[in-house]
Order: sequence, then structure tokens, then C-alpha cells
Amino acid sequence: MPDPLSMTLSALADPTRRAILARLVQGEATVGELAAPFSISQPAISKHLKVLERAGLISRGREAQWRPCRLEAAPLQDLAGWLENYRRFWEESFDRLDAYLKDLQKGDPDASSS
Amino acid sequence: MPDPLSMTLSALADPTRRAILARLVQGEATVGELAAPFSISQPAISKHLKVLERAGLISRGREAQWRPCRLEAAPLQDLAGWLENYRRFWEESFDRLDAYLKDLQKGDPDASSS
DNA sequence: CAGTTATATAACTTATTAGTTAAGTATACG
DNA sequence: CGTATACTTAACTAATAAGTTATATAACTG
Repeated sequence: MPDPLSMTLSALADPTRRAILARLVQGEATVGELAAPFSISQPAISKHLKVLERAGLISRGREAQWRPCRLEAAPLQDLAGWLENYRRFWEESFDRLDAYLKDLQKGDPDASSS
Repeated sequence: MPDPLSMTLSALADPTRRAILARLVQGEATVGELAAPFSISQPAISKHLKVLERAGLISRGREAQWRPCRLEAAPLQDLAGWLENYRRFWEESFDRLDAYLKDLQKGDPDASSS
């Protein structure tokens, strides 16, 4: 699976990993700090971090026996860029829904048949 | 995996499925039309469509023997909403990078040490 | 150097996923 | 009714993923 967007999305498709990112948006943290809130084993957290790192979502330093993790912006930005392709679509969808609801409210008989 | 955001992200974490969505943003299409550009079997496309449907990313109608698919906006909007939590972070990251590059350009000796 | 703390890796299990081919269902058409 | 078309479902395989426990590495501490 070489394409970066697929890597980003599958890394994000796990609630534990998203929770880790949510913690890191507030600043660097060690592996232990990141593991603390979860009930799963520490090796499991290490694996999650490796997935995030391979996706470029985090990077890791070295300070004595700690490996501080920090969030990296680029993949999230790229994802936001990809999503932008769909913004026009969903804004149109919203406009249609909005018009439909307004029609309903003023009793337009077309609104319930189409 | 009951949480909707995880369903959305893992549905999107496949290039074939993203290509299907990219086609659907231009309007409804039948299963056959969606399958045409790909070299994989048609049942494989049916499975991808089922994944997209269970994630709420598409919905399907019935017209004679065709099952027209259309893109649904809500999950993409929800994803965009989730991503917004990180926008402030990446804009700060960009500001830092920007300042760093400006410092480099004017020969600030701090810029290469920190 | 011995022990402790922080983290990573190995080996394994179980579940899920993406693909396949073959068979089934549903609608249209002569 | 029989057949062609569009699509789905079933049954299977191979690869990947998420978790486990046990072991290894690396750096600090006395």
C-alpha cells in the first residue's frame, strides 16, 4: 500500500490512534504518557505508534530512555486538501436539503412527492 | 467497529473506493459504469460498494435491473469537521516553518541551530 | 556492575480484508 | 416461458491487522 493518502486514512481509521493524535495536538508526549489512558498493553501502543510514524503523522525523538512523540502536520493537511474536492458537492447537497425544508414549511405540495 | 468516523476512514483508506467516489461526485452511476475503469472483477466492485454503503458514503436506488449509486455528503462533512480540530495546529506549524525559512534567508544564525 | 525504568521486538493467535470463481436473484425482452 | 443483462451472494484463499505474552535493548541510578 504505497500511496500516502491510503496510509494516512488507514492509520486514522482506528479510535485508539485518533485518541493518541488528540493528545499530541496539545504537545509532545512520551510513549508511557500516551499509553496511560488505555487499557491495552504497552506493546500494543508501540505498534500503534509505529503505524502513525510510518504514515508520517508523528515523529519521534530521543531523550535518554524516553522517545518523545510529536504530531506532524503534513499528512493531515494533505487529507484536508483531498477533502476539499468534495466541499462543493456537499455544499450543493446542503442547499438542496435547505430548499426542500423551506418548501415543506410553506406547504409546497411538490416537496413531499419528489 | 461501531463508531462512524472509523467506518468512514477505513472505507476511504482504499484507492479503488476513493476512485469510485471521485466518479460519483460527478453524478449517479450504475455498478457496471463504476466497475468499467478497473481491472478487478465485478463482484469485487460490489463488495467495495457495500463497504461504501455501510459507511453511509453512498446510497443505492433501483431502476429495472440497475442499481444506481449516488454519493452522500454527511460522512465526508463529518470527517471535515473532525479534521478542523487540527487546523489550528497545522497553521501554527506552518507559521513556525515560515518564520524559520525567513530567518534562514536573512542569515539569522539562530535559524540553523534550533 | 546490578538493578530499574522506558520502550521495542519476536512469536504467536484471532479476526478482518481484498481478491478470486461459481452460482443465485431480479428484471427486461422476444 | 426462455434467455440475456445487471448485479449480488457464497465459498474459498492469501495477506494484513490488532491484540497478547515473553524477551531484548538502551539509558539512568546507586
